[in-house]
Amino acid sequence: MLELRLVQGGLLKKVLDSLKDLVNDANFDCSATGFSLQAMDSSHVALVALLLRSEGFEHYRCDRNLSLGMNLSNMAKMLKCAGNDDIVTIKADDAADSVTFMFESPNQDKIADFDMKLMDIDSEHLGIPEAEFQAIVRMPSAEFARICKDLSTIGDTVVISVTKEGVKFSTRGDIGTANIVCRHNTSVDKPEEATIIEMEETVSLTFALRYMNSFTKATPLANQVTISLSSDLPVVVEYKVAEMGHIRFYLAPKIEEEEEIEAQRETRPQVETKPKTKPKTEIEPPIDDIKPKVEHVSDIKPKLEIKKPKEEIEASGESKPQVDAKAEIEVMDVE
Amino acid sequence: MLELRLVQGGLLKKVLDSLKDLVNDANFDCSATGFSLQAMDSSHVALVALLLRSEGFEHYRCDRNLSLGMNLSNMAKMLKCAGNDDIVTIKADDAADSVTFMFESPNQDKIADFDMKLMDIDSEHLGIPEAEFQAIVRMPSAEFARICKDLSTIGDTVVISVTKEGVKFSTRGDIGTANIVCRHNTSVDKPEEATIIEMEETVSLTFALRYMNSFTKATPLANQVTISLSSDLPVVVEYKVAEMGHIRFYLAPKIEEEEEIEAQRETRPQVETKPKTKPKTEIEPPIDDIKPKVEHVSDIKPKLEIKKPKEEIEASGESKPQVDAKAEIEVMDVE
DNA sequence: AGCTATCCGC
DNA sequence: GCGGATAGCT
Repeated sequence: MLELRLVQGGLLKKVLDSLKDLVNDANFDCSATGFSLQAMDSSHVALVALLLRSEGFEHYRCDRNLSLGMNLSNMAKMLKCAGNDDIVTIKADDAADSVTFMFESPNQDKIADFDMKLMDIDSEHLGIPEAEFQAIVRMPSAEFARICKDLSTIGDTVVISVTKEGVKFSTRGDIGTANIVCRHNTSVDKPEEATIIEMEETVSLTFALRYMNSFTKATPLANQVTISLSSDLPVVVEYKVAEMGHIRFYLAPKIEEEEEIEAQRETRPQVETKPKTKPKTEIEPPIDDIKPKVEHVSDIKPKLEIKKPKEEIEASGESKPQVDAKAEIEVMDVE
Repeated sequence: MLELRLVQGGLLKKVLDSLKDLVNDANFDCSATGFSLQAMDSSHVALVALLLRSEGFEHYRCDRNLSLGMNLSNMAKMLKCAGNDDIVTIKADDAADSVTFMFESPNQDKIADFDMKLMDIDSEHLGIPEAEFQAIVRMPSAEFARICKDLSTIGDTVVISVTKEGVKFSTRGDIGTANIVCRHNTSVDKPEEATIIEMEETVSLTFALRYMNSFTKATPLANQVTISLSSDLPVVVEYKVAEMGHIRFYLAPKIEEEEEIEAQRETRPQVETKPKTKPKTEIEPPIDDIKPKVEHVSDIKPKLEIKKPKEEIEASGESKPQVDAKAEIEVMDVE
């Protein structure tokens, strides 16, 4: 028996709006500690992780762990039927073949219940490796969204470079080039307008703007976004979900053009590059082709056997993405 | 060396949005007095003239006259990346093979620079003949835009008729006819809502709505639009660009349909119609076919030899389109 | 690429 | 309730 009651229905609507463009179907994993989801996007290039801790709910009851397979676009449709101020209750029994969404208007005049069939979804529940980041940028989420949108009118990829002074977003396309620099700035009146650069080491990584623009669908959730970068690791783009948890997007960097790959190999010959032949389970060759050398989330293919810890939901701190990621991966390549 | 600094970046965005649908590529001519552009639309039926006087810029430096060939749609894309309150700087060196747009956010936290390759464009820089107009209508630009849009759902052309009492916009199509009359009206509280008719002589001219609807893309630039009409001359549709200059669209009238011509001949047999045979240099027969008898801008074909004065940018008054047009044409028909 | 229809925010 | 923006269609 699962029963969660959330006072701010609008939050859940925004969460689903952030997810539904990236992921079609996914399992919501409910345990005593919270409500979470992890899924790769439909082309298996990006990964999204949602966490809503039980403490964030007005009422939270989860007798045993349940994995609710939902079509996110259908779930989003149902949640759209809730008013932004409605109290939302989610119910499922242990059979877990359907889920009920109940919406109560603030004055209790309207009570709606929506029932949705659940689906069996092959669990792609993946542990996410811990990592230290060379640089963490915190900036207004709307500004980041605007930059990604603007740059994608010029080019397909963005180079994100962090120095102590600021973060630079660059692109290049047929019509010209663009560079946008945002300076470290904590002096603004409102903390939500600050841009904060925490940097151990300068870092410069390239990403597909297409995915960045999907991630920024989460912008309505939070005033600020955190972008955590390390060479050869997926970037983590994180939005807080008010007092409850977060939504995190992971995207592997592209490696630079051929010449630069060669240069890298020369300076760091010990790097083990991924073989060009790819398993049939990989759906999206163009991106995988130019993936960096180390294992990271986008290397995890759905068919891999994963040891899935039952207590994967962490309840710990929110400040640094890397400390949150407690789940362990045990990847066995099927090839 | 060219360097212009404009405080209100939003203005330039609007200017480009007004131009880009009508003209693909054009030369921006920069001289000490200002920044201007003249171009025919891609089907050589309409003409657009932009003037931004140097006094309107926060900083204006132009060491020698430069003609910057730009793809307007690409330029518009880049300018869209500027915030409406950003300070925009445009730079080009004398080699003029590329141009840089720099955007600074009001608080200086974000600095972006966009570089765009320039193109070599055959100069179609055309002098525009002076003219006295029989009627000048000044009315709210949004109202004019609405009328053109509405009428184009009924018919393809609009007849604009001016009498002392007001201006009438009429169309006729398969589904019926429409007439919209706007009366002279200076009694409204707000001057931007006034409709002012200055008329020497009644005039009634027919235009293709397709072009009128392109012109009204400039509506966001100004609350009011000025429509200047004379028999057998192109209409001038003018929008002011706040404190800086203007954008003017020129469109030759169509002559009426065959039956109406016949009717006219009966009542006014002295009317001299243009011979049906046309010179080979005419590019766009459908419109030229039904052109009135006198020479006007849409008769100016790119191949004609045009005496192009170097000081084509006028710095004079804004109130009457005809007094601004100082450039001299010397048209030598190539036939 | 331009336009229309729908949805969302003000 | 209106205007703007976006997504999908032609």
